[in-house]
Amino acid sequence: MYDRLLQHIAARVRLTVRESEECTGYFLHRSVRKRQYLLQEGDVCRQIAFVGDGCLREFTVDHTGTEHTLQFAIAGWWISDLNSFLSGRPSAHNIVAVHDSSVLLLDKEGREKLFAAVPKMERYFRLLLEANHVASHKRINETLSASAEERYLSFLKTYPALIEQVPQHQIASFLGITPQSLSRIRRELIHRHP
Amino acid sequence: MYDRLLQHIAARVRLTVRESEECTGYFLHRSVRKRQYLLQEGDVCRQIAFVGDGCLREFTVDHTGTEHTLQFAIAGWWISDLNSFLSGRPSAHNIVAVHDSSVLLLDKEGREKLFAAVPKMERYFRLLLEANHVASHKRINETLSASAEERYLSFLKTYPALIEQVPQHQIASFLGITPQSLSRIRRELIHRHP
DNA sequence: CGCGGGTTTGATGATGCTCAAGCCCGGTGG
DNA sequence: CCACCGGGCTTGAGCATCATCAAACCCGCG
Repeated sequence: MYDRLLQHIAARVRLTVRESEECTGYFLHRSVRKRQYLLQEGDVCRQIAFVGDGCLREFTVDHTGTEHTLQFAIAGWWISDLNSFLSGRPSAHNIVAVHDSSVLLLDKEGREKLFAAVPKMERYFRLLLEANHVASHKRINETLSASAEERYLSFLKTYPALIEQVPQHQIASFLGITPQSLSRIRRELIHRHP
Repeated sequence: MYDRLLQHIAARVRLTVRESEECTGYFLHRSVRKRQYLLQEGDVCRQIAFVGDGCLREFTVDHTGTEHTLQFAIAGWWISDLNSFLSGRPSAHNIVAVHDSSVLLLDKEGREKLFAAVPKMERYFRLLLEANHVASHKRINETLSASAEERYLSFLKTYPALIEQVPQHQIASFLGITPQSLSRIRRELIHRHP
């Protein structure tokens, strides 16, 4: 269970065996069944989650009741509402399991202790956040410059693992279009391509 | 010149006087005249920039020649194309001075040396990136869920300092709309409000 | 079976874009 | 001092894209 996390860390910083063992103690394992919430709007996000297995989704609900997907997270990804986690204020986001999943949770106190005990983990998180920043900028740039069809094609290329794991209407809500529009885009693509 | 940087750092991590002095050595001061480029599409982004004074803008140009603004940076902000900086590959972004500006530049090697010499700076950058992640998610959520008018109002609230510093068509390119649409939105707002 | 969620399809409409022209204003040169 | 120029902002008319509303379809599951 912790293997995937240690592997993920090892790909970014070099820990000794002792440090690796130290690390895992700060994490709490938890299983999340399909449709179960890890975070509900209105609650404070107390932990950040490393996905060991399965698939989670972070989304908001607007005043009309429509969902908007901020992020998917499959095995080897992190997910949380960092805004609420850092500020301690109630979250406006939801995090829910798309499939049965298992996650490793790290709370604020645990993370600070972890940084103190294994300073290299500070670097690990910095590297994570840098990669995240790059991905966010890419996504923002695409929403500014690309059509819905182009964004869908880019999604297919960037997250091939997701297309089979999440229902189409959730992909639509990630792309910022309605399920109907995505359906039509796909029809059009199939019609034009073999 | 370095005061603002040290102030910015001090607000996030506690450095000794010795550490503060150590820090500044890794930065290179540079003035950038209005319309001058700090980074041009096709070049590799060799440094990240802390804005001491003035205002810079990061944007891409799509295949039709239209500009899309990813970010503005005024005094006390950082700006760079992190993707190119980290990967060493040519950038697809441009960074240009909106007004005469002065920046402090930090290159990759300097940053690594800085982390080695002053480990707390690793934490400083992690904290920066966390705040950045929160802001990016907020922006993504808004493009998914809010109308052009709502995004404009949110922009006014979030970046009041910018509205007087940057021309309107650049704000439009940040919001993901045409200058014409922004003009109409403003007219509508003025018409409805005193 | 029949129910229910997800996807598809069609008809219609709103939002924001394109193209085109006019306006405002500050800067420049005669 | 003023005429002219150019960039940015505004306005208008027509259009494209995507949303909305509504209904049909598909398929797994109780």
